[in-house]
Amino acid sequence: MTRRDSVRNRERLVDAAREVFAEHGFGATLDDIARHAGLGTGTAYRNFPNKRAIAAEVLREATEQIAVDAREALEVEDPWDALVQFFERTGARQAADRGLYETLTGQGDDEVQARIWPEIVAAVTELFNRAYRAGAIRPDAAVQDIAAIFALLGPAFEMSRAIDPNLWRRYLALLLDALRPANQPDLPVGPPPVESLDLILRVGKRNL
Amino acid sequence: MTRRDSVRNRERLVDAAREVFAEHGFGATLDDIARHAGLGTGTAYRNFPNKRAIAAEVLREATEQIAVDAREALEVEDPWDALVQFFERTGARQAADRGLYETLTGQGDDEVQARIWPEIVAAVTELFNRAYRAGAIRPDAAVQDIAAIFALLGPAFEMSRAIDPNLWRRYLALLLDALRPANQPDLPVGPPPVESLDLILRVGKRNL
DNA sequence: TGAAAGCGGAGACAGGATCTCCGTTCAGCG
DNA sequence: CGCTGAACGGAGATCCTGTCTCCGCTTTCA
Repeated sequence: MTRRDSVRNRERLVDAAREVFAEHGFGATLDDIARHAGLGTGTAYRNFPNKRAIAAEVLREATEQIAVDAREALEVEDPWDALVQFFERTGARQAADRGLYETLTGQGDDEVQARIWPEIVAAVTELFNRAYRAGAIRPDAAVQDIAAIFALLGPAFEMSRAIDPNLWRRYLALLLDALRPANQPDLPVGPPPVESLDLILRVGKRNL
Repeated sequence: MTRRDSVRNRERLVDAAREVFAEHGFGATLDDIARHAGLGTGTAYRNFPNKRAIAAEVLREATEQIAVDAREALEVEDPWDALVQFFERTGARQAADRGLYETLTGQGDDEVQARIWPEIVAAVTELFNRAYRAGAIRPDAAVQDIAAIFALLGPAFEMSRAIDPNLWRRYLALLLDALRPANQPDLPVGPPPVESLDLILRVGKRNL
């Protein structure tokens, strides 16, 4: 039989991990998390074999929410609105959760990212294609640009954390404006090849 | 009298540092640089007291070029073209030089950044104001957005290094399109306060 | 040609993070 | 209650990584 305090402590640990990872990203140490939970390091390591394990636990639900966002967006009838809704929701999550942002951009746990990736890519492709066919997107844009836009938003999320929680919406709006059909000249360089999708989302990964 | 091999080695070291910092950023170790120069670590430390010193040497000229870009842009008569030219030139430098990019975004040597900053800010402000007064920029934009755009371009530079050296131009073009006056609705959030300029350029700085 | 300057790179040192160990505490059964 | 083993806490062992030093060996050049 498991002691009541033990299960309670496990929960506290997970809660603390959620908060600490959201605020500081994966740079945070397990000691930080234990401290934040009001517990000792030993307790943390009795409940989880290592840092990755607790991170995986916290991230599973967060990444799954992204997939949910994508599915829900697919139900919006107007193709452009659907795309915007996806950006909006997913952006909000990443702005609020640095750990999530790091995972999605490949700076976090590769395994978690690998598991959730295919589903998100499929949904986003669908989202993009619908809007593109409807003429809601400039003709010289490509799906890869959606991934790229998320990469570009990274710094905007950081700014949001430092300056104003809503600031990222300003730059999302700017980028979305740019995605719309326009009388601007064609983009000067073609989109990155589709195969480079994972590279795009891995930007910033230390790659000595 | 200094031995001939000694001065030659110093040059090799500086050249190696330039290349290594450009490619790997400041994460590179002095050992990496010495190796790349075909020399031993000891030699590196006999010529420079520490890593910062050699980095400062390499960066002085690079950062000064940015200021030159800004001054030259001010000489272009069309206000919008002037702004574009500055983005284009400075972007090219940062895309090619990761160390430079890190310095400008506050992830590198603070001192170098601090020295060059005021001049760049002044020139860019002038550049922006001219274009704004000429109506070449959407009315809800602000100078701070220029700094923000450079921050957003960071991931684009990384992509360029990983995928195609020209790729960043695509996203610069996208962002510049968005800056132009348009019939789009107003941006949903105001610009960050002017005082937060340094925060914007410090995005990504580890701030535990 | 020999002495002084320079070289090289193993390893001392420092900082920081992960994880372990064991004396102490306390939940919960009898 | 009182006992007992599961759970706790946190100091510190361990590992990793990067900076910098030290000193036996090599090279330059008067």
